[in-house]
Amino acid sequence: MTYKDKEITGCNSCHIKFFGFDMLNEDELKAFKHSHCKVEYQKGETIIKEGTRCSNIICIKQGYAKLYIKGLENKNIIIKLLKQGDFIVSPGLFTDNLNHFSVSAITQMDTCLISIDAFTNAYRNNNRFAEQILKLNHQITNDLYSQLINFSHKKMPGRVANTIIYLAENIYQSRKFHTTLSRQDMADLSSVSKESLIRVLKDFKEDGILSINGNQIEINSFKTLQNISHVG
Amino acid sequence: MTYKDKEITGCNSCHIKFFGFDMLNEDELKAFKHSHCKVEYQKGETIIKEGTRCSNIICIKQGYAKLYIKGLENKNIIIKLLKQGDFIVSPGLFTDNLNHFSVSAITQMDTCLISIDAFTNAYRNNNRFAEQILKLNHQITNDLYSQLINFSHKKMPGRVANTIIYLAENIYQSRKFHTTLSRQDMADLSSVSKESLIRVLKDFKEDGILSINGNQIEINSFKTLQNISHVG
DNA sequence: ACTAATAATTGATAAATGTCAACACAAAAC
DNA sequence: GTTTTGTGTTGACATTTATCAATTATTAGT
Repeated sequence: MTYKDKEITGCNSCHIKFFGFDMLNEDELKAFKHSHCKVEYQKGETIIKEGTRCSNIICIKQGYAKLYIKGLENKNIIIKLLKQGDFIVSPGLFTDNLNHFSVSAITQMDTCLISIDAFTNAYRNNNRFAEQILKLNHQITNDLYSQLINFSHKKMPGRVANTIIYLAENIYQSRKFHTTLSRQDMADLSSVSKESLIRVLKDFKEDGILSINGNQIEINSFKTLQNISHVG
Repeated sequence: MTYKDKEITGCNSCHIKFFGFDMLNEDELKAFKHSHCKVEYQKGETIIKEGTRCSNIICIKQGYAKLYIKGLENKNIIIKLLKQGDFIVSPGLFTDNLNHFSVSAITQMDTCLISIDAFTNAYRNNNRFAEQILKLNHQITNDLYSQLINFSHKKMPGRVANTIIYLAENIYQSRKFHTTLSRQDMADLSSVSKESLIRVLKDFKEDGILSINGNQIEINSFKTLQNISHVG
């Protein structure tokens, strides 16, 4: 094994770290590499469509995507955003083999698709890898619990504050960021109507908590925002 | 191995089937049996308390429990009910080792507690078992997605209809059932206030969709209920 | 059986939030 | 450069829903 090979953590010699992939052995990595497809997506393109058969694990090398489910009356709920280093295992795996959510690009994206078979084999034969995957799943479950609390107990300002904090802390990793999300997207992330989202954002701006200029957002008072989010 | 041993699927010679436990080999079953504690709970008792360390897998041999998370302002969200044959793996496993939800008995219960260590070992060494556990986790994730749609897009009648259908189909397995859930519990399951739940139930009763007598509920028009649930 | 405590119910009210319509603005197409 | 199309914004309004207070059942304790 050359030094270069050691740095590979899954797909096509890219040097992005994917959680748990460091547990894979040489053969498994080879299988991953062998099955992989390098695919580029443009902003707005659908990567996974809810209801289709799931055949790949999607690894994100570059760019941002939204993961969302279809709700009622053509409304969507954005479960989360995905960025470099994230990978998506459809919860259809080992159940009905269908995708239970859609994923679409919100920026230009570089991805690496790994076949479900290679992934399944690694999961079955490598218990340290399997442990990481379960760990990941448990985190997803915990996140969904928080989401349930957000959506059922918090009022609009709390939910929107939550979304802004999520974008700053988890996604853009800066309190000043430019987003490619539309207002509708941010509304779908907060479970409010587009109009309500805009109004809450306006309130935050008038209160000096945020500076907003189109899609450029800056958090001026993180503490206040956090407080609004916690109290609901 | 005697014939009797063959029928054991996990805890203390009880003949309850637990999903995935049939994948366990003799040694693993022995380890499960060795670590197990047979515990009886009374209605109202707390089995798992959110925030505590998770040290057991809880297998339900008899009775019903509610699994819930603490939300804001002392309000709870009941994620689901548990019954005979269900077992609970805390999503703290492999992450922070803490319980992220509480579980309490809503009837007298017989349970069997298996140590996390025995479970973890089986998960690590038995890939067929691990596969079933991931499968279970994926189902949990999918259920939470549905829950999110229920809570964010459906209005009260839709959410309550959903709860009644859930109780009839998944829990009591009959369109006529007696529940030990309080009105507050049913409200927490539907993400509405107790008063609102009562009003919606009253409407359903007046419309002839349900017959209600205290905690005795009968679904008269399943189709209507289903329709209310789907439309939201 | 009587009292206390808890749970269920009802009505009135206020708060939260979605919907609709109109309009502004920006990007894309011609 | 003008039209078209999509997105963002605002205001008025109706609906949904929680909250509060009061009342009635029900259950548990003595």
